[in-house]
Order: sequence, then structure tokens, then C-alpha cells
Amino acid sequence: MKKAVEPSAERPLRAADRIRASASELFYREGIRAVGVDEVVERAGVTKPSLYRSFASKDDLAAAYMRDYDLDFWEKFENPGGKSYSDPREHVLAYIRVLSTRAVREGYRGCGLSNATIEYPARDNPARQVAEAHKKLFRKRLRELASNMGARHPAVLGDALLLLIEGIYSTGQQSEDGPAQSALTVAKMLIDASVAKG
Amino acid sequence: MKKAVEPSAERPLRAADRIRASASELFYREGIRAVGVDEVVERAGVTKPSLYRSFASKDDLAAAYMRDYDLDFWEKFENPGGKSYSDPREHVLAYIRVLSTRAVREGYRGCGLSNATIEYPARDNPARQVAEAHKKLFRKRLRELASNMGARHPAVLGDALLLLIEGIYSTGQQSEDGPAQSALTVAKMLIDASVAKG
DNA sequence: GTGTATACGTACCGGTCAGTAACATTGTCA
DNA sequence: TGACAATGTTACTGACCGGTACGTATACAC
Repeated sequence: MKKAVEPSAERPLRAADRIRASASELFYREGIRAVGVDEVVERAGVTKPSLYRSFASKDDLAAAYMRDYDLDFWEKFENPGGKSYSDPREHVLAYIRVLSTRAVREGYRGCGLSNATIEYPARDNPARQVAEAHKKLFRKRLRELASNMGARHPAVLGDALLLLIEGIYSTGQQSEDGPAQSALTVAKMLIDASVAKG
Repeated sequence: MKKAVEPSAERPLRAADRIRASASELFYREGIRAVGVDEVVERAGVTKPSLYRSFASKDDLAAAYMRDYDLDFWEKFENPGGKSYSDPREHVLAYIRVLSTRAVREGYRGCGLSNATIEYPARDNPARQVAEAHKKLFRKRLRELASNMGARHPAVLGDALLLLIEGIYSTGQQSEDGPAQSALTVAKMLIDASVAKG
């Protein structure tokens, strides 16, 4: 049998992957602009040309970071705390519970996608474009969940939850002991006020 | 009568002030890290040594930008749309109305203070410190207004409003036609659900 | 072994960035 | 007129940053 020419699984971990991992960690913690490519490759234990063989530019690497972040996000959102939920209300509340717990811990750095949007105001930036596409989908998903909850105005409840969640991302970086600790209560208020009673 | 030695009012506008104005505009629009000192002085119509005669470093200039922003913010917050309000509920709603109108317009760039916190994750950064102090005060002020509204739990309503407002700042940059358009409705929901009826 | 492809490293380039030194110019007030 | 304060002019530095030209090591094919 011919040895499979799969683009290599296992193995000590290829340079490109080490770079992705290193970039994800550094870009999230310090911000994309603040981190130089030298720092990325050093932490990855590889050299610069290896980076530019797999990524066309730093912008391209940043976009890859965004895509990785996006994947990771959906895993966390759809299975908050590692569990899956059938009830949309419990689903959203579980995500917010897990999120707001993380958000009040020291060193929390918010949502990498939202942060990138702030670091790169230019619409045509590749990283920003990934982030924008993500947020569009996230909004749609929240609206869907709001609808499944039986909200009178799913669009409004969806937006309310999105505003709340983005508020958690943002204030979580501003201080520990921040408003995120009230987030779960607020989420319940919003849902209960939006869903027809009885 | 001796001519007052006020630190100079009127006059064609001093270099330091032109620099502050230029920096404020550029830092807000493009982000602090993205703007070089050369660009700041060029727009101000002055030269680099003038900048460094009035500011110790770029970080110091960024901190000055934060202080200017802070002043401007409180003016906008306490007198939304140029009017003053005695009723706390109307006051907050007026701010959110004006804010969310701005936030759905193209080119909106959110809150300069929140953005700086994201650009500078390090706690000891001078600009970030100004931003953090500001947010602490803002939270306190919102709690105060929530209390004046007669909220059952002023801390919770204050935090809810803060989360909402930060959510507007953030999502306003992500797209026009964004969730900010629902913000006023959401604010009313939050307040009504938090204030004892009857 | 020799060819070939893959994966990686060494060393460097040009540009930009924050910050400065030294000196010239202007306006104001006495 | 003379002194002082504020600003402009020019030119420079050293660090960093994104990006690249080019050489090297390993492994498999025949």
C-alpha cells in the first residue's frame, strides 16, 4: 500500500502551526500591532523565513489568527462550559455565565475579534474583514436564539444580548471587579422582559 | 492695573494646543499606535521639537489626549444634545439616544478611552491609567443615576447601563446598521424592569 | 551515489519610528 | 535697543520592524 500523502498529520508539529499558536497567544495578550514578527517566531522556536513561507505578510498572519479565533469562539459559544444545550434560554445564559466568570479575572483581554476591529479601523484590512464577517454571523445566531426563545421582537432581543456581550468583552479589560459580574442578572432581565409571559 | 499673567488666552493658538488638537483627531480616527509623531506635527502645522517641548514623550501626549477626551466626554454626557436634564431617566435615555444615532453613522470609532485600553494592555501605561480612572468614575455616576431613578438594585441597573453603553461603543465600529439601533429600546427595557412600579 | 523536493536557518536590507542637538528666527515687552 | 520666550530649521541617531536573498540539511527515489 502506498504511503498516504496526507499533508502530514502527527510529526513534531510543523513550523506553520507553531507560528499560528505563537501568534494567537501573543496577538491576543498584547495586541496585534504591539507584537513584532520577530517575537512571534522566537516564541514559536522557528525563524522568520519560515513565517513568510506560510504567510504572505504579517497582515495575512493576523487574518489567520482571526480565523483560528473564530473557530475557537464558536466551539465556546455553542458548547459553553463543554456542555450542549437544547433550550435556547439556558444556552445563552450558560455562555454568559462562563464568559462573565472569565471576564472578571485578572488579565482578561476581551474578544480578539472586537479588539482587532479597534486596532485596524481601515475597512480593507484582512484581519478586520474576518472579524466583521464573524460579528455579522454572531448577530444572526443570537437573533435566531432569541426567536427560539419566543421573543416578541427577536431582532431586538438578539441585539440586546449582543450589546450586553460586547459590553462584557469591553469592560472586562477595564478592571477586575467590573460590571461583568452583573451580566448574568442583566441577561435574565432582558430575556424575561422580551419573552411573552404565560 | 497690572496686566493679568494668565497663561495666555486668545492669540493665534499656541503650538502645544495645535498639537493637542491634531493628536486628538488623529489618535481617535486612526488609533494611537497607528499614528506617528511626524504625522501629528505635520497636521498641526508645527515641528517635532515643539512637540517635545510641551510633552515628554508620545506616551505623555497620548495621556493628554485621554484627559482632553475625558473632559469632552463629560460635557456630552451631562448635557446630551446640548440640553440639561433633571429627571435621571430622561437624562440617561437622552445620552443613549444621541450616542446611538452617532454610532450607526459611517466612520464611527467608538469611545477613545475604551479603545486606548485595548491598544495598551499594560496597566502602567499612562494613557491607559487615565482611561481606567475615567471608567471607574463613569460607573459610579451611572450607579448614582440609577439610584436616583429609584432602582431596586442601583448597582445592577448602573452596571446594566454601562454594559449597554460599552456595547454601543464597540458594535458601532463593527458595522453601520448595527445593533446600536436597538439600544434605546433596550435601555428602556432595562430601566423599566429595574425600577419599582407603581 | 545522484537528483530532487521539502523544510529550515544565517545574514542582511531599506524604511520608519521616537526622540534630540544645535542654531536661527520672530514677536513682545521694557 | 536689548532681553527673553516661543517657535522654526536642519540634521541626526539608534532601535526596531516588515520582508527577502541565499545557503543548508534531511529524506526519499531511482
